[in-house]
Amino acid sequence: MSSELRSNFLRSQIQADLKQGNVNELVTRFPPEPNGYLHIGHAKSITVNFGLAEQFGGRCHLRFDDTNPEKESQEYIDSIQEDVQWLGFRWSGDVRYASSYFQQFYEWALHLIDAGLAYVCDLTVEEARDYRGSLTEPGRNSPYRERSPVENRDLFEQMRAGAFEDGARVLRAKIDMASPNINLRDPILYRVRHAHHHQTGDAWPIYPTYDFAHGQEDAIEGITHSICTLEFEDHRPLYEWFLDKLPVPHRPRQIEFARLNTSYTVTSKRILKQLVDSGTVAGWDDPRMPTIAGLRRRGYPAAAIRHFCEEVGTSRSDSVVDVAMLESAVRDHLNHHAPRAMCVMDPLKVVLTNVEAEEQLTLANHPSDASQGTRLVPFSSEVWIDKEDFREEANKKYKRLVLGKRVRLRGAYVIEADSCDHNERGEVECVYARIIPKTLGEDPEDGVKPKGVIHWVSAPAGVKATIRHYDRLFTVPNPAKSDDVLSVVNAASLREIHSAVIEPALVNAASEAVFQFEREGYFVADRYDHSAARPVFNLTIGLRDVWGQQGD
RNA sequence: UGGGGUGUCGCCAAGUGGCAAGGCAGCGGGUUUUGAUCCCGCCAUUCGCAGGUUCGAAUCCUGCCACCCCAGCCA
Repeated sequence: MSSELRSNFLRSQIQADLKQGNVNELVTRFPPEPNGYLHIGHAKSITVNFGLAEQFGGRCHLRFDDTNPEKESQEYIDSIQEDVQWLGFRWSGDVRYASSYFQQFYEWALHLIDAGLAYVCDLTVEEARDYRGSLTEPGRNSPYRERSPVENRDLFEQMRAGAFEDGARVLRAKIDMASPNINLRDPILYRVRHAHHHQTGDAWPIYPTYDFAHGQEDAIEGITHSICTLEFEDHRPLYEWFLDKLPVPHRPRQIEFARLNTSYTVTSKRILKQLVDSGTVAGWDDPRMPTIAGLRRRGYPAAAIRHFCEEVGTSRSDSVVDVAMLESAVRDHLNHHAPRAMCVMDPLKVVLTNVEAEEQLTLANHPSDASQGTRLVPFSSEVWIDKEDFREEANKKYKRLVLGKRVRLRGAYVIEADSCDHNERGEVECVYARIIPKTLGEDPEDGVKPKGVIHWVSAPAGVKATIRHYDRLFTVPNPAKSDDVLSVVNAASLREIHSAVIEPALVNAASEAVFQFEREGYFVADRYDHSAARPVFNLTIGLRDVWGQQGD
């Protein structure tokens, strides 16, 4: 394990287990149920499980916990595998399925029955709820609790054979209806469900519950540390009860950690679905969505997401991480890796009255990383600059182009504005300026330095592009707490402009390539919509902007 | 108020009896052909509260308080 990694209770525990010889090799697993798309919270779990295995030279399995077929589908299985791989992790061996172990689970259920530790119960859902008691009152024994092992075996075999209707009977563990831990009040092991399963087809009319499956899955796979979230803590005694009572080949151990919560973000499947169904967002991979697919389409690099998950740490205390921390990780990564380019969002023409021939300038792709190379940027007598970068007059704090003043065109010449035209509404329509000779890579010879630097694009060579500006999806830090989530959706979370102009080299941007548009932010060539014929870039994240916060 | 957890800076989070790491955010200043980056500095005499043990306590003990999870044939 590299020493720069922050210590946490998981690493300490694993280190101790390895040192004391409790385990020889760390084996973890990421066990999603394929019933939806993965989101940022899953990214944390993935980073924890795969990351730990990597750091300790162990292995991590990808296992689909597919014990409830009605909610699951192949579509989700595919997307989950794609997301895990995109995040940069590789699972050990083949993808695993809980459903591969159904026969073993069935035999183990018979084992419990024969040992008098499980029984078939005919109580209805409502009756069972009543018999379960409450948080403060003990439950009562089911009238079917004392059926003989022989009768239970017969009934359970009939359940398996498909003799009963959905919900007619269940198999329950015989533990303790008075346990203060409700999970131990004769939990259900199997339910009758005549449902088609995406992996096992129609082979099974009964399906095991999470509790009866998970620990045994871990045991079969030789998982040493079964890491899950805090809400399963109360299930641990049950997890261990099964391992105690069954002839399992291995003894895994469950350890819980606090799930990741991020401010201004919602990860509830119900709400995410609501956003999609209401048309609030364009789909599960809308760049505003906290899904892995959404973050990806937004241009958030996998490495930045992983780094963020590592940075926030892993503990057992409930917390809400400021989403600014995720954004910071994204900016940090992109600052180092994204090539620079220029894009004018709101074009204003500048005529350079003393420029005649067009020339090709060679600009560095990155200000401090020469290995990223250079590119050709055409410079002409007419260039576009952003409307925000010109004022007829301004105070000293304004570091852009002003009539009678100078500014540097990024990577090109210093220019001085002489005059401008207005349209019928009085708006500036065109600026006339001159380049100061010999200022390519040099300060003006007369010693009058420009106030600032602005980005630009050659008017004849620039290409129109669609730019999608994204902002936070919600206006409040904890949207899930709102009665009506849709009412706290940020109406301005997407602003699409079609009149932006990009430098020509950008037309050939590869799908999903992220650039820093200088002085604007990081933008990604849309995974699906971008093409040379119709360039489309999504705002990944803006640059930090002290000026923008202060105003002028 | 049954059981299980958690409380260290605005937000995360190390720390496991010997002078309270780090990151994010924020605030100053410097560099800069991105108002970015980068660099420098500031930012918890105090660890939910109250007692106690100890030469010494965020760390040990006792008692409180607050918040989270559990009563699916979901996971």
